Amino acid sequence: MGTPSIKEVAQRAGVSVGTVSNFLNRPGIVAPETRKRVQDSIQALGFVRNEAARHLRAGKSRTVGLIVLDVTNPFFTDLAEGAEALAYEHDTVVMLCNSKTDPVREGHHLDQLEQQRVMGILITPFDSTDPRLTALVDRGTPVVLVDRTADRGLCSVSVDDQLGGRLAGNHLIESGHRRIAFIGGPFTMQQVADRKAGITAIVEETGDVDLEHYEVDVMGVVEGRAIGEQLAALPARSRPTAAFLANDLLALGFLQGMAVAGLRVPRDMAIVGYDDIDFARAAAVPLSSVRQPAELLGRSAMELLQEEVESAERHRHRQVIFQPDLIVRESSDFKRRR
Amino acid sequence: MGTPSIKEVAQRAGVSVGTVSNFLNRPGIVAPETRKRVQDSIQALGFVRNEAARHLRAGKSRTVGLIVLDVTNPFFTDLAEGAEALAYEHDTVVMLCNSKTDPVREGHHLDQLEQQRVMGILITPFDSTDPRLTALVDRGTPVVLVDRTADRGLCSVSVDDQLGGRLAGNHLIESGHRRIAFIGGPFTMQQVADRKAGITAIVEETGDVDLEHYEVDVMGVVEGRAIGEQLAALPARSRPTAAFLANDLLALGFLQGMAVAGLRVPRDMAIVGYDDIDFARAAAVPLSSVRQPAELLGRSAMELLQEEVESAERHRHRQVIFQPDLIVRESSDFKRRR
DNA sequence: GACCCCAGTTGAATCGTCTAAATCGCCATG
DNA sequence: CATGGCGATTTAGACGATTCAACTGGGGTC
Repeated sequence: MGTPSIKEVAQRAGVSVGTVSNFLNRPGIVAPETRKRVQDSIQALGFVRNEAARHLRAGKSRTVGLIVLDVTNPFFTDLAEGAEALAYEHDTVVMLCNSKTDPVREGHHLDQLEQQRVMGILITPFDSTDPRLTALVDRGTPVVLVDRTADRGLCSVSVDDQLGGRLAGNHLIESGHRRIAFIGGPFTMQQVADRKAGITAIVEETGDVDLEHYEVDVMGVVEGRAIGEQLAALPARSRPTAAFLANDLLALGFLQGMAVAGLRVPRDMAIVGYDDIDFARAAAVPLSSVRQPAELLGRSAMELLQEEVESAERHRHRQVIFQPDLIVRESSDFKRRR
Repeated sequence: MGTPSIKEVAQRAGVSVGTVSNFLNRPGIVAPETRKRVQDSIQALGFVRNEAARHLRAGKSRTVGLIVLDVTNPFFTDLAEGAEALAYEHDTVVMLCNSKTDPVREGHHLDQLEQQRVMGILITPFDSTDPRLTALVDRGTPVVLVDRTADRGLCSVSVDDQLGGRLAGNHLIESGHRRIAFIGGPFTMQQVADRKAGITAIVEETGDVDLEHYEVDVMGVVEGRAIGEQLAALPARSRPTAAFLANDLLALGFLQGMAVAGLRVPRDMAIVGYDDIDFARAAAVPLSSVRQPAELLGRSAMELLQEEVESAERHRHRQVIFQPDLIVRESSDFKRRR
């Protein structure tokens, strides 16, 4: 009936189960002629290995969980791509989970993954100080934080968000802007706070520049557009001439808000986003953006995890930090005379 | 060392493993006092059920694979949402896999899922006639096609794409348009062909309406923008006054192309897209679009799967087809005088 | 007092695969 | 001919949870 097991394969081939197992795992030690018989038997029966049994026996799984905040955000899928690529080389499987920035969903996924005894978990957590995470590690499931910097207790890979904010700010200031809006949120999210800190720092170093903050609950297109319309409604005199937005979805919405209000980008309003998603390049006015090495991030996270799994006991947690790049496109490419 | 097993829980609680198992699966038959002892033991040891062992013993898994063509497309994540919601109610887990429209990746995922002996697979296949799919079913893994109509051999849930094309066409014709462009591609994809057939049918029924076809290789923002600029460059006299695009990404790009060329939407060009993704509503000019009940689609697919798993032998494959809705927004909301 | 009933509990068998140790032939060597 | 060695194969447990038949002990019934 159901899928045949190794036992039935053995029977049909006239060998013992041990030999079939050897064929599967160490084909070298099986005699060529036997090898052929087993191979034929597998073919004929349509045998497929039972991963659950292997896993139970081996005591460790060959799948890795990856929990991201938003699968529809291309940044995260690029990240997943990088993680999967490395996983593929090591013959492991990535299980992609979408927390949708919801701690409850996140918790549910963590539970499921732990029950499955996954090899490890890569996660962009809602709250990187969540005690669940360290508890998980204590019980034996390695965890690597992605796009978040951990303190000593965990491994992490992240991008220097302060530097990102600084790059964006520096570019806008050098282009002559003296009144700049920072838009993002919630400010409690580490990423957002860091980007804000970065631009704030360079603004203060420069002096003679105004920085205004606008906070949103969710960083989506809709919210960006709303803020855009709000700013566009101000008299030109009291309106920022440039905006730095904490992600590209927000920036795209903001750009649309400008278009609706009839403001020209970049002449009336320069815009810089964050993440450099594909949409950014294809926007009505191609969007300047701070690029994060998403794929590399995913790949590195997987590397750290594998390292942790292999070295087990004498593993030292590491925090890897990458540098972002500023990609200048039309949306901010306009020199303003002072 | 590792995670404690049911055995250690039993030992600490001074009961047998059978009792612990009963506690976990049929708490009702365990004496209240014993129940408490077991509960405490589980707490103290941080016991977590081993899904692999359960699975092996039970002979069937509690996870379902969902393979989609593109996780970054909100249509598919909405679909996944629907599937997950129902799965959650039945205490099963959805494993999301991204084939990225690549048959090789798709095959790899199918292999992995079969090895894991998943309860079943929901898939938007690259090619719905792929013999792998029926082979999978023959070997005992139920498969339900999503967003594709299967022939008798499989269950499927899909949306009536011809009707979708018809709705869009009808709306544009009723608004007074007599020269309409259909844009999409490749025309060999079943979905695209059906949408085209739908609008073609109503155009022919009406008479006195011109329908032009433009084929693209990939339905992305960039391609839409290119076609938009191409059409905008035509003299007004010989230019369609309305465009129906086979997906929203294409439509968004097309809209940008209009904006760049200085054409007004909907006055100079009415636009209707397909899928009604969130972006559509938030676009510079909110986009009319044919909405597919993505979440319902996912939910129904999961329902069919569960039905198939439960009724096993005497299961009859079913093909469920939903109706799309036309959502009219500003991009096509303009009555043209004849 | 013999009997049965019942709630609660136990212990062994089982799922499919892997591995370490044991066994089997067979050949070469002395 | 006995011994040893070697390659190929088999055997016999695990791994952790579940299930089910068997058991226990206390109470009620006749």
